[in-house]
Amino acid sequence: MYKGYIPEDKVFLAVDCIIFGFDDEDLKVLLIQRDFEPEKGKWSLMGGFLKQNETLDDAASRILYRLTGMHDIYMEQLYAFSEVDRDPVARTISTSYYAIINIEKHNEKLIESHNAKWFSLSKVPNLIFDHNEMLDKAIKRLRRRTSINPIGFELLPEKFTMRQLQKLYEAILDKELDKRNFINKIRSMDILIKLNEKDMTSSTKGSYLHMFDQEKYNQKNDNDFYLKL
Amino acid sequence: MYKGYIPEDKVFLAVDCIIFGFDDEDLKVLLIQRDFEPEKGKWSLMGGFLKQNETLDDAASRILYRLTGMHDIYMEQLYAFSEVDRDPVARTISTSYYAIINIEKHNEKLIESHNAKWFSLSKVPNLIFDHNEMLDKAIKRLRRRTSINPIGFELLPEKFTMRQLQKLYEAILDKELDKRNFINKIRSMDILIKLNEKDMTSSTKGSYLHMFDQEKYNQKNDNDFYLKL
DNA sequence: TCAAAAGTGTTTATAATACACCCATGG
DNA sequence: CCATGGGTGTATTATAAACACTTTTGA
Repeated sequence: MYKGYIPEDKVFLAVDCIIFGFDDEDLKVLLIQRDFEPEKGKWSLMGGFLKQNETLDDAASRILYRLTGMHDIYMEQLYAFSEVDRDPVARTISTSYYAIINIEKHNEKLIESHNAKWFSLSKVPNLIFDHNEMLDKAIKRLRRRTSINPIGFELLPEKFTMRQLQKLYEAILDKELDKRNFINKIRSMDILIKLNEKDMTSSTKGSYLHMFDQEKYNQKNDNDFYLKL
Repeated sequence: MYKGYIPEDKVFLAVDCIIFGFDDEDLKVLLIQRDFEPEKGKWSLMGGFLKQNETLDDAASRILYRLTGMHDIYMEQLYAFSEVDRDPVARTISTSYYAIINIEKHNEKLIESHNAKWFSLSKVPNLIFDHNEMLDKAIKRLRRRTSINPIGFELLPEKFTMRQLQKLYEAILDKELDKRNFINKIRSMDILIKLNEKDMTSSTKGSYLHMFDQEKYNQKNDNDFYLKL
């Protein structure tokens, strides 16, 4: 990591990624167990250093790809953390990004090779440095963002049931929602396609599958999606 | 500025400040005219480089103080801009902050000595680099923020009339508001003290002055202030 | 036949909007 | 006495919240 000589006035630039996924029950975050000092063995966000010819966005994409094998992940810059002693080894400013991915699509082997593991938000351990703070900020941002933009779909499989969608929102917002009110609100956004296909795994009756309608979504304004839930 | 030798792999860290003020009519932003190359003569946000032993917040405070002579200014980190060629001289990543100040309290002489000037938002010229983009982002953030937190008071004198407050919100949101509805909403927040004192400058009848009630504000949750205007 | 989840509408409460007249004073 | 901006309340509409029963089918 911080190999070789560290000049006195050097400030390192890092990017750390808060990666969210959803497994039909819980909102989860992908963490790696450090196999190097300092803080070896402790859990941490996936991160890396900025390269000379890339933007922060590029760096975040690269880091996300390295861990998940996925391209074109939804992500957003969160905040630049700059406490002078936040990293005990060297002055490092870390710009955090949060990303949300379909938990089924990531590359299991890559994750294993990085000693990474999914943690339910309620079971996140103490992380290195200020990474818990980063995670908290990401959760807050995700909550606000999903109230304004229907980005939650990024976390679901292509075809999903209303029940799954509701559980996702409940997990993000950490509160229970009324089934009927929820469906009415989602329907009023008018960006879902109801398929003639049922998911039979969750009940005997089966529940209709839906898809996100990207086209309809593109035709609307952001403001059309404000959902008070 | 970028004096001396610039090593190949050096990334400079800057902070740029979007400084908002309000003059009873328009929302304004404080810009400086560069007296150095590159882009000498062009308008720009006030900025500076991060020092070794300060946080980004520290740097923003320092820059704000240098230009306005004011301490304890309301400010918020906005976004880190990192396009590789955003600054033609050297690779520079700039973390932007926006600040809101009481336009009456700043130090005129300091501003003059920096070739700085207040611009109405509708009259902002082309700025250097990506500074227009920074400003746009700041305006959007300010709009959202003032809908959620009553930070707008930072822009007003200690004692202000309801009319001033309304004009401020109209300037921030760039739309006209109904006088009666506005006052009802503000009142429902219950964080103003109505004084037994009138401002006689604006009309023959005079209008009551109000103060922000910091104590009551502190006792409430952030959620209590969501105002759909 | 029953357990378990899916599906569906209406009523009530709250919040947002639209809207018009009188008041006080200095000139 | 009148022009100017200040101050006030109610009716209507839109949105959010609360709420319970029927349907389906595999075990």
